[in-house]
Amino acid sequence: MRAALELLEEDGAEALTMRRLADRLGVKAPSLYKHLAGKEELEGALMAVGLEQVSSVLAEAARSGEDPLTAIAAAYRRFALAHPHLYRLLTERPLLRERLPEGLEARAAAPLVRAAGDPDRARAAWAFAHGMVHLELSGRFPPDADLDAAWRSGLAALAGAPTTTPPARAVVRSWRGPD
Amino acid sequence: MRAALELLEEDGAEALTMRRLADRLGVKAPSLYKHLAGKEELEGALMAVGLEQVSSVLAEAARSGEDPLTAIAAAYRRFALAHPHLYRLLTERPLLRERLPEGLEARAAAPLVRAAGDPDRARAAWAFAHGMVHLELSGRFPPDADLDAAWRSGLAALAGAPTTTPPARAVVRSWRGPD
DNA sequence: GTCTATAGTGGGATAGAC
DNA sequence: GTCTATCCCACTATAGAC
Repeated sequence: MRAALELLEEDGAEALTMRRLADRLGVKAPSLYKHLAGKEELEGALMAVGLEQVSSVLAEAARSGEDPLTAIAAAYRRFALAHPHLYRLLTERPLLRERLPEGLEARAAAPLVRAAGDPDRARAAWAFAHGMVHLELSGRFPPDADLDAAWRSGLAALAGAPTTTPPARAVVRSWRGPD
Repeated sequence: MRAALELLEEDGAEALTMRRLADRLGVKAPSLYKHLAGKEELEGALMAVGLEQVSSVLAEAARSGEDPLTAIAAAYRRFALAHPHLYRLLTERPLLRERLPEGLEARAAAPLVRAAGDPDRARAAWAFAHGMVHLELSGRFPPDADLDAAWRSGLAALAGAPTTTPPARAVVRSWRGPD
């Protein structure tokens, strides 16, 4: 797992091949299948590792004392830019929920749900943050775009809108497979 | 190009291979290289086709009479869900701007820039919309999430926030490589 | 000159026999 | 753990038909 994570983070998704992983481990590729059912199992395990990292990063941001939504957004962006390939793995394909530790998805989402006040707004905020980092990572913004200003604009809008909802406590309790 | 687009839209990105494209054209794969420099050129051409479609869909939505931001958002989502593989091709990798017709990127972005009122808010709105459709396409929202409600929540926030900016006309004129 | 083909390189995931 | 093999991929070299 450590070797796989290094391969992914250092050289990107195309570099994460069974052959190269085997090379790094001083073993032939087919031998990996004695330990892993296949590449998908490997990727599922990496998703769990990555989501665990996101979870702890966001939880810490929420505890930071600043405005929670702003702090969470900054931490989210920082994580994505620091681990672009892992972030893509985590967001460009279906979550392999069967392979995820019980409750991890909910734990990762909890800080944002609490900060946003209701699940719909939490999803909107998540979508905004994901859209910003994903388009940035994908090189889709024009090179001269002021992304900090776009973040401020979106966060101001999301923070300013009125809440429509039940108290945060109830929302968190009913949260299921978090986003 | 028509065959390639069919392959992509019907069977997804993994199905778009030089071999299968050649098969569909009744030709051997190496022959394709007499017409195309390589797969990347093919993908670049498909991106141009897709962006042209997005552009016309958004322009029509902006002319629809409804609230422009809402109409554009609905059209954007409709396009992405109707053409998921093309949408991914268009957003998960850098825009191949060298291969794009002059001005296409700006034309595609114009309706949203006009509706949002300033480029930062336009980018925030684009990020929100992209995040929503991309997470939906990627199967990252929990199965029971109310995505319509999340869209409403995000759009209400973005529409309600105050503008910080110069008149829309000037903004459009200074728009460069649109998003 | 413009189309096609065959043959081959090097890289992938993975199955099976040892 | 290995080796061998199957089948996929992008791409190249080369040559022949029209």
